[in-house]
Amino acid sequence: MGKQSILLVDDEPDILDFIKYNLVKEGYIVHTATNGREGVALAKKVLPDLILLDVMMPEMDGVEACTEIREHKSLRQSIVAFLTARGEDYSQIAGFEAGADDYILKPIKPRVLLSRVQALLRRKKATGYVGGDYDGTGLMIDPDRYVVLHHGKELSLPKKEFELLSLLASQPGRVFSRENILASVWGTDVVVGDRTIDVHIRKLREKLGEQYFRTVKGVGYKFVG
Amino acid sequence: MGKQSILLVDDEPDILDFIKYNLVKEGYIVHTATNGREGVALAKKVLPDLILLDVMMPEMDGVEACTEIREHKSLRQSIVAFLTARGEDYSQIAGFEAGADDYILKPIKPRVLLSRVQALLRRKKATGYVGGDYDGTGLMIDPDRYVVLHHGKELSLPKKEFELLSLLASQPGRVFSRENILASVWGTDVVVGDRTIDVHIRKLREKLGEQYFRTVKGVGYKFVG
DNA sequence: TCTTGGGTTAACGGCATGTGAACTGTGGTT
DNA sequence: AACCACAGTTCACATGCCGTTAACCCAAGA
Repeated sequence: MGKQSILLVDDEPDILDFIKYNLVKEGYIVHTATNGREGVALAKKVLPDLILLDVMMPEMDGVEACTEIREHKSLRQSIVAFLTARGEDYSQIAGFEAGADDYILKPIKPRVLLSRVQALLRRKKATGYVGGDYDGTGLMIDPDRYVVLHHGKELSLPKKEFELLSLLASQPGRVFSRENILASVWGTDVVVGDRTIDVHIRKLREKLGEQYFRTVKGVGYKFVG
Repeated sequence: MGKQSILLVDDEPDILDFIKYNLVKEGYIVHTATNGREGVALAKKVLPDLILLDVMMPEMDGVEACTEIREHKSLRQSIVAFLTARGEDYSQIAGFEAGADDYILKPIKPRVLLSRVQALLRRKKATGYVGGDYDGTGLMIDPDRYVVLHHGKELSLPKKEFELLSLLASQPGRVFSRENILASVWGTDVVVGDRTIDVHIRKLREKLGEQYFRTVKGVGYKFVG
């Protein structure tokens, strides 16, 4: 699979930069927001693998944000962890009630942060993106080797195609909007033309077969298992 | 939280084994039964987090089983999902009013199964309670996949029809004025002719049946549940 | 009977998507 | 440096679905 994406939400620019620096250095794609509302909005766009939420924030705090995130169907696959200062015990409880998967204590130590993040994402990888497992579709996606097994034949796809396929196939049946796809595969900042996604979809259809990819007009694309 | 438990009820041993294998591999505790009666009995014992019920079974079918389960206070917390074959005769599933939370179409694809199971359990974990997408009419609307399950059959509707249906069905019984509908589905700025809504309603009536949509003359339309 | 509101059908046309080819940049090879 | 292969994007044009409209019908009430 491609890099995994993390959404980092904290109102203090210093902390934001510090954490982002450490995560980027490890090869994660990091999106940032400075308050809960912004964070939730961005999350809906990029569908990150992991969301790190500061608890204390202006506008909308972490717990509220988490609640909203958990109510959003498309974000059910995302893992949520709180960043919480030592001694804010109540926040842990409220946090878990809101549906968080973990919490990480401030002050942040890079080593600790990374190992926790890795652990959380490993857990997701096990069930989330792709199991390297035959699933009856004749398709096997091997994120480690960047290779797709199609009815026993090994296909190596270019990066973008592979990532697009991985995204769609991560939740068969679910429709991904063009916006979602752009944000996940291309990134929020990159701007590409309207037809780019289509062309990549077409290449995948050529290589794997029409039957896997369904167009939902006006909405997006979905992978059918 | 410890491992989550799943009760799997299906009369075909092959399918049972196949699904069990995939769930166990992901770390779930899986109990199995081969007919509805057995399933209900076992459910009362183990109080599983999630119950997967095949619809077609000897002795006691999935719908009956689901009804019994829903009547049992100790099983209120359990999520129930049907396993239903694509295109299964509608009369068999007419009893969908039994209170299921979700449905999963056969043939089962491991990855689809897992992501759905994961989503359902995550939702349970987050809220402790799952309010089904189910509204007691034989209709289930799935905005994630942009499909409607109508008595066991998957229907994919065009965008406008889907949104109109979603709106009306969101509050069964409530009358939506034409003005309401226009504002919600088309947007406040867009101006369309008088007959446009009617035409869409008609298409929905064609596809789903007259009985769901009632005209309230001079006022608007409502969805009847 | 006239009016008002909704139902029905077919046909039109726009727009989202499909498609083939050209263009650009990059990395590797000789 | 010249060349090549390939990924990624864009462009121009084709296509077909979907949304809308228009014209007409029917029913109910004034």
